[in-house]
Order: sequence, then C-alpha cells, then structure tokens
Amino acid sequence: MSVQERKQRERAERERLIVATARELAEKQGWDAVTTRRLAERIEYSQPVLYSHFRGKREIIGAVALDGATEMAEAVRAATSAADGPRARVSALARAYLDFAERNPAVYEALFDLDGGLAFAREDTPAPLKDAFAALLETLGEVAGDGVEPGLFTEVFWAALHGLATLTRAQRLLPELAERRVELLVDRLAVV
Amino acid sequence: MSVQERKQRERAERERLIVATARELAEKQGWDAVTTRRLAERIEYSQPVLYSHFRGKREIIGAVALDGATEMAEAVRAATSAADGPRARVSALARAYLDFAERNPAVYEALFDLDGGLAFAREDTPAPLKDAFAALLETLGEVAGDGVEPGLFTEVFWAALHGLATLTRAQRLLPELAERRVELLVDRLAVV
DNA sequence: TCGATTGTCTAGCGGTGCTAGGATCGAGTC
DNA sequence: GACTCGATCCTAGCACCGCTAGACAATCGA
Repeated sequence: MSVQERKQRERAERERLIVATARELAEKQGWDAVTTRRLAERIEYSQPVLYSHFRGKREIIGAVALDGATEMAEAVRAATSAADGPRARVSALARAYLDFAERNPAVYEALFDLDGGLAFAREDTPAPLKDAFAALLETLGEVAGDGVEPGLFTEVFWAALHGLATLTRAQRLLPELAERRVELLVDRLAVV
Repeated sequence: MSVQERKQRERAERERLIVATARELAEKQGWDAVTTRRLAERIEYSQPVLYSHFRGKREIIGAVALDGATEMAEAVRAATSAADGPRARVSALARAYLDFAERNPAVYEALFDLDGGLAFAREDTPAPLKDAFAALLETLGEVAGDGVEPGLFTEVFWAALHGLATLTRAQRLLPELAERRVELLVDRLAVV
C-alpha cells in the first residue's frame, strides 16, 4: 500500500502546485493570462493533466478562491483580536478586509467577481466561505445595535466593504479619500 | 453634401444598432454570448464592420455602459424628485439604484464589472459617468451630516449600494433580508 | 513473463477576438 | 454616358482559447 500512498501524496502535491501557480500567475499578470496552456507549461505537465484534477478552468479559479477565503478569515481574526474595544475591532476589521483585497486583487477577484462555480448563502456553501463570513460576524455582531439582527448587520457592513474594495480596485474612487471613507463608514454604521 | 450627410446618418444609425443589439443580447443570454460573430450576424453585416465603428469588443461594452449610465442617472433623478423630504429622497434613491441594477444586470455589469476601457474619477471621465455620480450627489449631499464633505459621503453611500447590488446579483446575500438591508443602510448612513 | 490498468502525451475540435487583402459599388469628372 | 478612383464591405485566415479523443508508455497484479 505504500506505493499507492506515495502516489496519492504526489498527486495532492501536484494539485496544490496547480492552484498555487494559477494564483501566482493571476496576481502577476491578471486572470486573462491564466490559460490552461500557460498553466500546464508552468507546472511542467501537459494540458490534459489539469483536467484530471479539476473539471475545468472554473474549478481552478474556485480552488484559488477557497484558499483566499481561508486566508482572509485569518487576516480578519488576527486584526480584530489585536484590538481593544468594539470600536477599535470594527475599525481593524474594515482595514484588514480592504487591505487583503488590495494586496491580493486576483484572489479577491476569484472570490467575488469571477465565476468559480461556488455556492453562497446556501446549505451547500463550502466551509471556508462560511467561516470567512463567520469571522466578520464575530466582530460585527457586537456592534449591530439594538433590535438589529447580527446577520443582517453583517451583510450590510460586508456589502459596504465589498463596494469600497471593488470600486477602489477599479479606480472609481478618489484615492486621497480612502482613509476617511473607512472612518466615516465605521462611525456611521457601527453602534458602539 | 446631402449624400455625405445621408451616409453619415446611416452610419450613426448602424452604430446605435450595434450597441442596442449588444445590450439586448447581453441581457438575454449574458455577456459571454456576445461574440463579434454573433453580433455581426444579428445586425446583418460582416464581422469587420464592427471594427469600423469600435476599436474592439471592449469599446462596444463601454458604449453600452455609457448608455446605461445615462439611464441610471435619469432613473435616480426621477425617483428622488418624486419624493418629499431628505429621508424619503435618500430611500427612493437607494431603491431606484438597486432596482436599476436588478432590472439591467448586463448593463450594470458593463458599467462596473467588465472592462469597457472607461476612465473614472479623473479629468477625462466621460460626461455620462460624471453626470450619474452628480445625480447621486444631488440627493446624498444634503444628508452627509455636519463636517462631512458631500463628495466623500456620496462615495461611501454609493460603495455600499454597489456592494449590495453586486453581492445580491451573485446570490451571496439572503434574499429575504433585501428590504431590511436597504432600510438599515439608509437609517444609519444618512443624517436627516 | 504477460496481460490489464493507470497515467500521460500528442493532436485536434470548435470556438474566440481581430485583421489583411481583394471584390464591389457608387460618386465625381471628363 | 463612360470611366476613374476612393470608400465600403466581405471572404478568408491568423493566433489563441477551453477542452477532449485516442495513441502510447509505464507500472501493477497474477
């Protein structure tokens, strides 16, 4: 059985390589540059090998997105746990979220703009996505205000962050106002 | 000169036809279905004719986006002018915005998700885009609150709406909370 | 050692955005 | 009214895309 185990290990390793390479290529040259041919060349295998790991390009994007969701949840939790008081935590959350989106544009794109074939807000939502939302909920739930459901408040706050992230990336907002936008958002939305 | 004028008129008419057909096709079957071949077939001309009007597919998407911006500005102004008082106007604006995004998903996509080669938040921003932002500013400026610049407040409110619009379209939010999300957003952000 | 299974590759299909170059047509001139 | 010539449009084709069938080689179990 040892031989089979080794092969399985190698296969899993190659799958990680595919996802990591796709992500790297996307961050460096944009998702348009991530073609199955180029990806195959980078991992030094032929094109059809990709299809023995994933059903298609969509699924590869989805895999990058799931990795990203896990990382984003970690980043948010790390930032909020280092802050004192609800106000500081919300502020840290907002900055961590926007910072992640800005530092990993291709991953953020995979998560929200591209079709990675992922389910959301449903029963069959993948665990990393649920957990990323949970990470937001943990901090935002405590500043929802009286009579407002934590889930509802989190959706609205998250939508606002998402809007800022995407419009910023698309250069549709004035760069010099970035910091004040975050402050205004936190001040108005959060009840502390 | 009359012949030349007629030709110019016909050419402008054909250009409108291209944009209208692209939009219609995108709304019915999604932007993926809008290929230069299919578009050419629909307007009953050969493919290269498209390139005598636009530099490429990107520019066609951009043209659809500009049309959409004009319509959205109209929709927002119509909704706000029919409402009494600042609170009602902001609420009407939010609903009109989200309604437009939901009713014209392909146009909204062309405006904000796809690359239509348009400039934003800069000097060379096309007039319809500036005007659409101005339409938001007219109503939102009066509820920015003391010491908050209207432009800054409008950017934040707009980002929140944009986030709601895109996350809703991507089915990432709970549908049954839609109405309460808008109410919460307006209540918290606007100073009335 | 041999057959079967697994793994990988080459080659190719139908599609994409885009363009070069030739045919056609019609306006302006003699 | 015939002719020239420029504008207009189309056919054909390029390089690339995602994806897959089928040939081939390596490895496994008997």
